[in-house]
Amino acid sequence: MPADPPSSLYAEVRRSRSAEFSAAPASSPREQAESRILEAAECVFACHGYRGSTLKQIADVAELPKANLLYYFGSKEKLYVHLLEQTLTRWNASLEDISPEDEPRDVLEALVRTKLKLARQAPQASRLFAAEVISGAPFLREYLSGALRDWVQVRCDVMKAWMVAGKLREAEPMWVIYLIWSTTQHYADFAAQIDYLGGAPQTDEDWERLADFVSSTLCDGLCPRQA
Amino acid sequence: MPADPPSSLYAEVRRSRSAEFSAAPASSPREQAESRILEAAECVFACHGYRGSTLKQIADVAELPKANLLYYFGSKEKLYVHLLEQTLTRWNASLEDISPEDEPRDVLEALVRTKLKLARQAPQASRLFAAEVISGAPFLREYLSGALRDWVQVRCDVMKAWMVAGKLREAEPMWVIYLIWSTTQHYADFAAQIDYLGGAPQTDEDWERLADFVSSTLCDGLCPRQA
DNA sequence: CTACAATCTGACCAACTGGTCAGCCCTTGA
DNA sequence: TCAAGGGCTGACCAGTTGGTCAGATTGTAG
Repeated sequence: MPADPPSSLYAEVRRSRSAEFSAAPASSPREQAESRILEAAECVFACHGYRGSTLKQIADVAELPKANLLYYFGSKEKLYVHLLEQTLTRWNASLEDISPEDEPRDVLEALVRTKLKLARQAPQASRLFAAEVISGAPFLREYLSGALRDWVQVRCDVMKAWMVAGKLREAEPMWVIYLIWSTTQHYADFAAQIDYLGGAPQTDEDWERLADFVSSTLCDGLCPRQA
Repeated sequence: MPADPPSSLYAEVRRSRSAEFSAAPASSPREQAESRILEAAECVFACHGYRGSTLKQIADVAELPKANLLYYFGSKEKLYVHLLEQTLTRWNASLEDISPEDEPRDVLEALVRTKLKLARQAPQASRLFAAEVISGAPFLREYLSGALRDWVQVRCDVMKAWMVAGKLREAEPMWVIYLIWSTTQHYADFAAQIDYLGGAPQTDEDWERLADFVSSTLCDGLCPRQA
């Protein structure tokens, strides 16, 4: 009975047009069309996953004929993969380095704030990623067991050093990472639920307070009191 | 290029057949067929969401002709809604009560353990729910803004009392709930990612240690030290 | 203006979608 | 033994799917 998801979800396309990420001037018709298509596709894929999305629907959101998408991207799969790669590239760009000399609290807090900023700025990308993982990550196998695994390994090693030094609660380091990822991504992936239940951060101030809450709660939970 | 998600995902149907939840004797042909269909449908819907799933695929997993599903459930939508309602009913059954007199640490820990048990026993149900929410919760509007909202309100009131009594960190109570939900559901919803990256709990002992870690970390972070 | 390539798209296609239905099975109770 | 009704399904249908393609339109360099 419910029609499509609230069309307001798709409205995010329009809201975000020429905002946030799309800092490119995009002059040539190719660039214009491509970014227009990518925005629409991110919207639809994030909402319905790869298999649940149709080119027709993406075309409608982009306000372009379906054949145009295929002219620029060749196939549904290529469009989807392009979008995934674009997302991973952007995420990578916002990741800080880490070293055993750093203070755990500082690093954890920075990580939480970065992830929350992404959840706010690019919720579609987060949902796209989530939908892909829920469906078994058929297009992300390589990335997950390659680049991301390496990134994670470095963090785990540092965290193990912290644990030895008594600066971090003893535990499987991956679980610490999952604690941070899950608590922050939640605000992008489950935005619909949060909208219905309440507690959705709206203003800059809200997001600031949320970041304070999450980071200090996790830090206090993870870093032994310095008493 | 990647085919369907790892068929091992669908294999969960077989693994879980006559396990966990399906405690029913299920004698009549109707009951047998229905539970068989529901198991297969949960599997497929959890993986691809409502729109990404097809009756043909569900029928194949259930090893029944497609027309049979329609004979028992009438339509794709009715089957999906039936599944959602079944999930919510089961979740409701495992929720404990709460009162301002309880110790926050005990209640939080119990909540974490319950949610983690669900994430382990019924990961498909969790993913089904997650996919539905990601897509904008078109079939869950009523539940989210009705029954679940009430459930949540009660917890929020108790938590506010705890905060006044200095037993719980001052914050938007909803954020506390989201902290618990997100950290626990993560192990069901993002199981594919966890399988590739490592840190997946396997044995009973692993799950016990994970529950200890999550609950004590959150408790230490949320409940002011009693010094 | 011309020529050549890039851009664009309506019309089309085979495969698949959810759903219907006539009619076949098989049990069960009298 | 037999009728009746639930259980079951192959064949079919209209609408949609991702994708192709011939050709129209546009931009642009000479």
